[in-house]
Amino acid sequence: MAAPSPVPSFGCTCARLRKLARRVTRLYDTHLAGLGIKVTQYSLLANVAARARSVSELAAQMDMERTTLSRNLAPLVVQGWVRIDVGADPRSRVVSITAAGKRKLAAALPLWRKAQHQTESILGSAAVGELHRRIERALAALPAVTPEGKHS
Amino acid sequence: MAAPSPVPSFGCTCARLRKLARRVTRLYDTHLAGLGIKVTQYSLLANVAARARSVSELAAQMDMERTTLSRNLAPLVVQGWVRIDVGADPRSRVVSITAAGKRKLAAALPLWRKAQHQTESILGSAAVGELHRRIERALAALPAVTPEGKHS
DNA sequence: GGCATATAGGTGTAATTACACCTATATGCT
DNA sequence: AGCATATAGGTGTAATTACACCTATATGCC
Repeated sequence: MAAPSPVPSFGCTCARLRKLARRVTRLYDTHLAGLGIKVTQYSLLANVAARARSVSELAAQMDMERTTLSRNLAPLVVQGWVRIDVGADPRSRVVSITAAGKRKLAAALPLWRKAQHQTESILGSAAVGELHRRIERALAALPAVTPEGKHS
Repeated sequence: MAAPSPVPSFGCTCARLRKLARRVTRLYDTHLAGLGIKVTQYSLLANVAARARSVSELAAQMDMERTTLSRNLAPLVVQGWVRIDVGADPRSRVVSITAAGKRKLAAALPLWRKAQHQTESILGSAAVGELHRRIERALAALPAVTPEGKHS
């Protein structure tokens, strides 16, 4: 009778994913460090740049808790890269990129590209493509962020 | 001449990885919530349970900044699940699991298993296996956490 | 119009992550 | 022994993440 697996979390999908996310984030942040912007902020800025949106729409797009997004927007607003204005519905807030934000995004683009290219050169383009496909498939199947409350 | 890609970060490996990590973490945390433990803590506890180790060894094992691990250990120590003692070298600290930590880990195991099984049932075992392989390959190739300083 | 409810968003609290910089102790060279 | 340096670890600060709970406004029903 084989002993039960002693340390089950080593087979944990979540732990593996988080481990890789930590490592990859450090790689991207190293490239962007000179500009004083992190990859998380770059990502958010790029999403805002694509189209001005309400906080909730943006949160759904990024698959982030609305309150998390709220917190993450704060430093971008402080830096003057993003504006938050009252929307047509006065309860809503529209998030949009500023001129300074566009400049920052343009400046960061080549550095992001270097990070992305380095990733692809280390892992191989085919492996990165396959990883992306696996991630997309998982995102399509897994339950997204709950809009409000867990289920009741 | 095709216009340049308007929103490059949508092809960002880092952003995709983080997005999936957020979603998967929420799924695992939902299962573990009743026990007052998060998947990150479960993971760390399982790693400590496997073998008592110094802070630096544990950080390398988990591919985490040493200071991050230090912070992450704090709530486990407060809960009494983990102890930190001075090592043979008085500069070092040995992290070990307590009896209460072992009990907590045992109690959390079936909940973790449910989360893992749900993940596999949603994505398919084959897809999860393939995802794990991709992640392992990426971890093997990408530069690990810098032990101290960036390069100089 | 007036109230119940639903919707949009923020705050309090806490954990996770990491860089810059600090202390303390060991180790090596002379 | 004495000092330079390397190693082990923590603190300050700040961003990322999310749950519980709060306010404010719109919407629907009477």
